[in-house]
Amino acid sequence: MGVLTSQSEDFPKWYQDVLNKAVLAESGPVRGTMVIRPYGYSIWERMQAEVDQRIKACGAENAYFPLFIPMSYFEREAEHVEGFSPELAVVTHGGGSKLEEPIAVRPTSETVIGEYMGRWIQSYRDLPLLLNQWANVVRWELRPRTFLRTSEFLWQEGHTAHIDQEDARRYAVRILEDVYHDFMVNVLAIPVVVGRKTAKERFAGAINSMTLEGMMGDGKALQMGTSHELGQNFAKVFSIDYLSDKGAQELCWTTSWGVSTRMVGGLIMAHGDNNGLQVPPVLAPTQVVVIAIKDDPEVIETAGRIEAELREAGVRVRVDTRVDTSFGRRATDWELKGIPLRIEVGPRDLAQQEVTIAVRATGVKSKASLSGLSNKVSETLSEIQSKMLAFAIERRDERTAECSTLSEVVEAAGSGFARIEWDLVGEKGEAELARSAITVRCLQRSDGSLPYSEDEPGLVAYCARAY
RNA sequence: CGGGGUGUAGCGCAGCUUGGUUAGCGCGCCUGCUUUGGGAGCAGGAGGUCCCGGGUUCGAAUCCCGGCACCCCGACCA
Repeated sequence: MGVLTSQSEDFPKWYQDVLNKAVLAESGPVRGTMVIRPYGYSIWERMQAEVDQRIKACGAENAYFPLFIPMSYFEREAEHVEGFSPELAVVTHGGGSKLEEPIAVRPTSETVIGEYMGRWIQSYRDLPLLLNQWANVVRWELRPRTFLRTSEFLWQEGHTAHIDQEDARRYAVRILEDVYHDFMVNVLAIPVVVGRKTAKERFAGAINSMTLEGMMGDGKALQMGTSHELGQNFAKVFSIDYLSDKGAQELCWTTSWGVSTRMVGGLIMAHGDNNGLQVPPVLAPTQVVVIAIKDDPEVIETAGRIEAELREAGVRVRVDTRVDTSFGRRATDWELKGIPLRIEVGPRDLAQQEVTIAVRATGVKSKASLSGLSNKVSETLSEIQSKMLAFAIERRDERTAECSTLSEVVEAAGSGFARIEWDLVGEKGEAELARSAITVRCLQRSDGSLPYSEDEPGLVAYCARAY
């Protein structure tokens, strides 16, 4: 009997078990909300730090806009309001009386940020305007699932305004590639499929939505991030315009892009196994845990010394000296939490001037000499990172089928992704696949690059069941 | 919103059909002792508006009426 429900028995139940046993999060008191517990939040904080750093490297600056948005803002952009009004939370009362105009709790901030961009941009010299905010948003989801689809979630949303379509497009792609794709592959070790959304799947109010799709342990897809070209749709209704160097009044071209706490759910489902979560070393809030096996002064003292030495070497490490708890319990707990590397220190090890090293990803234990331990640890951590990515790539490729008919797609989507020529699907095929709960996750050119339009000939559609 | 289900200790559940002493069980929690190299054992202990409101009855977790909440399956979504 395992600690968790096994993945093959019931994947959703396994996911719930991991959330509980690894002490990541639980449901909040209001339907669809979640409480993120300290360990879960520390993983999110690491994601934030890595993403934030990349966003800043692309030149965007952080700012903060209000949670409350006048309802009237939403009504300005027809497609946007149509897309979002069903899931808006609306405040009708404040300070004990009914409000003149209802206030929406932001589901996303294109409107309010558009309003202020319009005020701030006057000249072509003010462009591009590159903003980002870290915030919570609320969407009244009909079927919530912890981290994957919650009524309130945390995210970053970038909003930019550009001088022309080309500059806007280039920036939206740059965020997609240099921030999201780089982060997901090199930090999360999740080999996402990057492509363009079909018209049906496009963000409400965008002219182009691009996406990064991760494959989960059960072969289903998870949209892990998006970057949108908004064209001039929001510029028109929020008067985001500027005076060009030729003295003409011109409309800006805007973009928006985001990743959310959903990535925590993606991390769990992409790397987790029947022993629990697995956090890639580059991301892990705790990369190494040093377990003092026995209540012995020399053991405790050595564990502390190893901790200090590793911390000095830049390793995120913590020591476990809870010697009144059995070893098995502690080992299992750290495995559930997915700590990549465990160092066990006991009297038997010390007699040999060595320690035991256990790798979470493989379950393999080996001995390592006390001297030169920090080098050994750093090397092992980077090996684990590579192995996790290699394993995820292998699974993605194994479970991606080349198809030439819709019925083959339906078959293949039962266990993974299906690739098929987009010309063989089209809007009609997309609707037909939807009846089998399969969606076109994204479109790519045959060489894997991003299409300018879904009408380009020779595109490949990635189809899958999705969360 | 349509269909199904569940509300009893922190969590998971039994008890309800056929009303009746002090409402049980497992896990977790607390104390003590023995343990500790893969979820320890024994002993003792704490913890309950039985979802809410009304009704029937000498007596309701249990029967009746009304309400609420949550979960699962579909349409929506980062």
